[in-house]
Amino acid sequence: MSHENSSSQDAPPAAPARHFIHEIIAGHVQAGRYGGRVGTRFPPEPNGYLHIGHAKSICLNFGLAREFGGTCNLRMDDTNPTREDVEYVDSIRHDVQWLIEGWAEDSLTLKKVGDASGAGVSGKNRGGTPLEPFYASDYFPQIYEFAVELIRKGKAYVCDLSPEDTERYRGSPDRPGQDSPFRDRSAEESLALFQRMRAGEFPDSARTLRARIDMSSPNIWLRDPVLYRIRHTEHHHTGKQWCLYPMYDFAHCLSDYIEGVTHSICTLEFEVHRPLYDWILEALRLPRELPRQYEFARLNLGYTVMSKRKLLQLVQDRIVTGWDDPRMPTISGLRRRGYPAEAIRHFCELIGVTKFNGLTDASLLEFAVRENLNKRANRVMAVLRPLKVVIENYEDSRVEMMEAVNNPEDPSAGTRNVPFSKTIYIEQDDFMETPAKKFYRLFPGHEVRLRYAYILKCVAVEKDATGRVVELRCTIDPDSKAGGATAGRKIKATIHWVSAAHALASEVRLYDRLFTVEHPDAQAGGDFKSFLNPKSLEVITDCRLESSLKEAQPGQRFQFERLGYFCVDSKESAPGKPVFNRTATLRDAWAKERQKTG
RNA sequence: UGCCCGAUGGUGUAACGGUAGCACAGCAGACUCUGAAUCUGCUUGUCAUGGUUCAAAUCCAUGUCGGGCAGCCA
Repeated sequence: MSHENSSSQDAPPAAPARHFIHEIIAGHVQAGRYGGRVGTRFPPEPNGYLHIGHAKSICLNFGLAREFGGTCNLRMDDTNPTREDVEYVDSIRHDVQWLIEGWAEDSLTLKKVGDASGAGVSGKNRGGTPLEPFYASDYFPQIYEFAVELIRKGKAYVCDLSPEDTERYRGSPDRPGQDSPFRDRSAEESLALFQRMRAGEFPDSARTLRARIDMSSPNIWLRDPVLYRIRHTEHHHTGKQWCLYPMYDFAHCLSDYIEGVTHSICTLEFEVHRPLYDWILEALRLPRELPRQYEFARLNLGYTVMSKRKLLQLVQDRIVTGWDDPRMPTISGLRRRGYPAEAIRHFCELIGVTKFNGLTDASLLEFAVRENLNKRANRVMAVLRPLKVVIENYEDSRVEMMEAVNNPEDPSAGTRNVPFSKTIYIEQDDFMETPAKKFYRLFPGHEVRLRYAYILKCVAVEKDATGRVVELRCTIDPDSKAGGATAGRKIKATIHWVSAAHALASEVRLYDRLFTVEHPDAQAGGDFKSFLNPKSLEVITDCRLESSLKEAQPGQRFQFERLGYFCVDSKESAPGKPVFNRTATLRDAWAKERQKTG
């Protein structure tokens, strides 16, 4: 964001994390495996938006490529046309680009539009040629030829079993499967049938191509897994060219090989697929050194859900406003919420990479964003829930400009002038008619400091018919502003304020965690949606903001002093009428104190 | 009752046979024109039982607990 300080640019570069995959790769590089080259890939299926769990994988794959001077291919893993869409490929491209911008762009490898060879163009060599992500579907012709090769070698056969029978013959984890009656089909016959499958002669699911491995293997994925299935469905990238689509297991290892990937990093649930990954590549007797698969634990974050299925449900059921709702753990949601890419990357660094399936504390993400924004976000005064204050000993028409520091963490951010006048707004929370224990803000007869202005004393309280406090009558110590005779007086509390006449009325959205329980998908017998937090969004429409905020641009981030970090909503703000999203609250010792004392 | 993987404070992670450390969270204090930030201090841990070894979080065995695998999904 160009409006923010540059101080974040000189933050010390985080040392690359050491973890088991890092060690494996470092070992390979040292031993000269793959000619010392490192090639990774990030292979999302374009059937949903990317989330913070994908960010972990992106940071891992791009981080490794970056550190070892290698490449990381962005590849659409699009082998199932029935659930994929270009809307998703566009969002994925954008999110990946945004996340790695200024960090690992040089490692990002794309390809020339229309090129299906698997050859990439990495960031360093990017010219004017239009580029696009890799697509597994670009390799359908090659993958088809590999399948033919497997049939010729007697390692695959066409099977006529129905989906139901295929399942039946597969057996179960503790019971071996049975050979398909078509298992002994000759290579010639399988070849002919496979060609007819491709020609569209058979309806969906009528036949499959299967690997001939071992129906009694303890590993279910080795029980003659399906390699190809018939789907008379148009594909978002290849159109109507195919009615035959490869399965993940067949397409993935081959795509890796075609692209020259060396280290194929995926999540734990694919661990049992690794023998199949290796089997396919080895069965083909390929000339080049083979890629290998390594698995790590996916991210689980407290108070949210991470599966694309569940996130999609939240979108479809209108529980959130879309994939980019600021409450969503999606990259686009976090971005709209105000999370800088750098903060997300730092979070991914903090959580580490292991094979342990844990649940990461939501407070770690909050820590990452606070730490980042504390250094880069300009301070500003904003009153979310206004309480009118009239200063009795201040002239009616007088307006003073008070000099305020933009960012105490960054002197280069400079200062600004904030107008002060007789009638101001303060935060309702900063006043208590009868002060609670340890409350040292404003109450009748008591003094607080107005940030960058005078010491203020409450002399009277005005209420409406219902007894609600609607206005405070106060006086100031006229010598107490900066440089004044009594400026040095020690006052326990400093509160923020906004001049009523100059204030910008604005809408602010307060976001809280989406769920009320830390692990919504692990609740016994519970539908995760029954644990939604009804207070995950609070819209406040009559906030009074410092006038300088009138020019705030979409995406710009601020610290509202004493309240938290806020970001101008990029969708619903209008020129001169910014809408703010709360990214995170500030730590709040008083809130804790209040909770303790009840 | 099959196969694969895992287990270190509340949470996440380090220690690669030789002093269990870091971060977050929590607690207490200092400082403060943000009850923020910053600084200081503190609490809390090797799943269990055996074995190998001068020495085990680390190696071995058994058990316990947790996760994954039976899509023509990825």
